[in-house]
Amino acid sequence: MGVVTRYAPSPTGALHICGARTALFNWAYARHEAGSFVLRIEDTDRERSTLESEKLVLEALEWIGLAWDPVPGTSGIPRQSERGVRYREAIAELVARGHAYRCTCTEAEVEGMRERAKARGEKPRYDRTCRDKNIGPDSAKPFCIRLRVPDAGGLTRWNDLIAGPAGEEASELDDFVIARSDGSAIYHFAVVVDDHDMGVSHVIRGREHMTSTPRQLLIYQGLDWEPPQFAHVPLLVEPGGKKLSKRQDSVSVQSYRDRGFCPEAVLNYIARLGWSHGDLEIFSQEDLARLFTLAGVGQSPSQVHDDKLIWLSQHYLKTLPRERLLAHLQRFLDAEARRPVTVDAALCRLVDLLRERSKTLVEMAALARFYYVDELSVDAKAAAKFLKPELRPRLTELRAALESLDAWDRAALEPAFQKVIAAHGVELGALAQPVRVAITGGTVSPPIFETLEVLGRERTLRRLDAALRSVPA
RNA sequence: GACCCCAUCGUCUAGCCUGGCCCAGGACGUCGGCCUUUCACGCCGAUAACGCGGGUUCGAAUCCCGCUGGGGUCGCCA
Repeated sequence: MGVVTRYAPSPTGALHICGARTALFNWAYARHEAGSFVLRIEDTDRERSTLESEKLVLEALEWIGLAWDPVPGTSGIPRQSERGVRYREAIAELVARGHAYRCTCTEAEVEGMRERAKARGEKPRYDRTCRDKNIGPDSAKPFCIRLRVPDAGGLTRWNDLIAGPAGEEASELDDFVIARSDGSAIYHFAVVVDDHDMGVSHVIRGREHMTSTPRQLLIYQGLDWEPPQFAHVPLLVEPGGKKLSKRQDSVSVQSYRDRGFCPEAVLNYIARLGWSHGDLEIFSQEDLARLFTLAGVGQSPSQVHDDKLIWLSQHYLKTLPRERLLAHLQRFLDAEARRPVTVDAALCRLVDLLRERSKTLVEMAALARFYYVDELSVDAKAAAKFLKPELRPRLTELRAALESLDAWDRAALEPAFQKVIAAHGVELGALAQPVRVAITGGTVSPPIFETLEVLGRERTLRRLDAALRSVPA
């Protein structure tokens, strides 16, 4: 029996960075141990679970490159909503074994017990009223089912693969509900049955689940099942220090994608949140599969900041194979142009020039704008500063020189510029900058000769003419 | 409130288990410089942390205790 890890999202919204990171750790651990990584949809909350969310989550997982293995005997991804029968069966068994009992206390009554316990300065919990009443299945009053927490010999401690020795005394535990009055299973119970049935060997999840582990352990014990290994990953927190809110869309995988971060950068970023491997910073997916260990996961919560993500983004923009970069960039090109943009050889060249000048794909698409746009809109401030009347002669001379050039490459372009600046006794910048504004519409672009080359002679001349026309005489 | 957990530069972190190599290393950020036709890239340099107080020890970021601060969990939600 090899390693089996799982990621079990509840489809109630987009995949957030915390979920993505949990999924990544599960994925990486499984890959590292040559095991399998499976998915499960926890959609027992019918109110909040939607198919759209589910699609969103799976899409996000695919986008960051985490492929899951299909679960045998299912359509690939089991969903809790389809496993009700199995849960009931397991609940019945637990009752039959005497490890669970029926409870007819109403929610209001239980609420009262909790209030009273709290008033006494104790942990709010159920007072075990029905524990020994031996209520049968034919009870007239509606009943839920509670686990009978053993007084002694309860297995509530475990050696966490990340947190170390953990757990609490059984005496601290409540006789918690495992099945609602309608017979359906509570999340904690369903999870145990699912993990067992799916053969999950390692449960790697967020620290917020740590306190519920003893209860799950008790269920394993009651059912006489061997529990999996547990590994609880420290939380991801907001810059303030609070737990990251699930509702914060700014940290959804989708929003990172929309902001122009490539999946390689996002994956690398979340990998380094709570995990490290010596002094290394750059990790490809293959690196992670090869190097990931639970021992490399730290103990303290990590704040989510954009700084390093932006740096990683820049790094991947610089180093990604061209094909991949272009594939990521296409949608941003289309969005910026408001039409499908064809990436021809010149645009390819431009993209290469833009690689080390862009922090995100959004920025890259914007910087390339001058190339794929027909009607260039020139930035007013730039024009006011660089397209002044006194520059007319220089620009006019340059235009003429460019028009008569035999070739359109750097070797031909540079002498043409040199001639003009020599005639006027100015630095190259004094000519290059106005030209840049005229042909790109702004003050920022790749080096002037390359920019000219990319744009081509015809469009360059046309834009110079337009600029000349707009300069007051 | 009860139970549990965490604590190294502004941020991500190495080191902690197996005390000395750590007057604490890397990365991001920030600042300065070099390069330079704009913007960047690149290169060089600087900045900045062991929360506090007690122990133990020849010696503590590392072990122990306390404090402080922060967080998580306490549902017939997932």
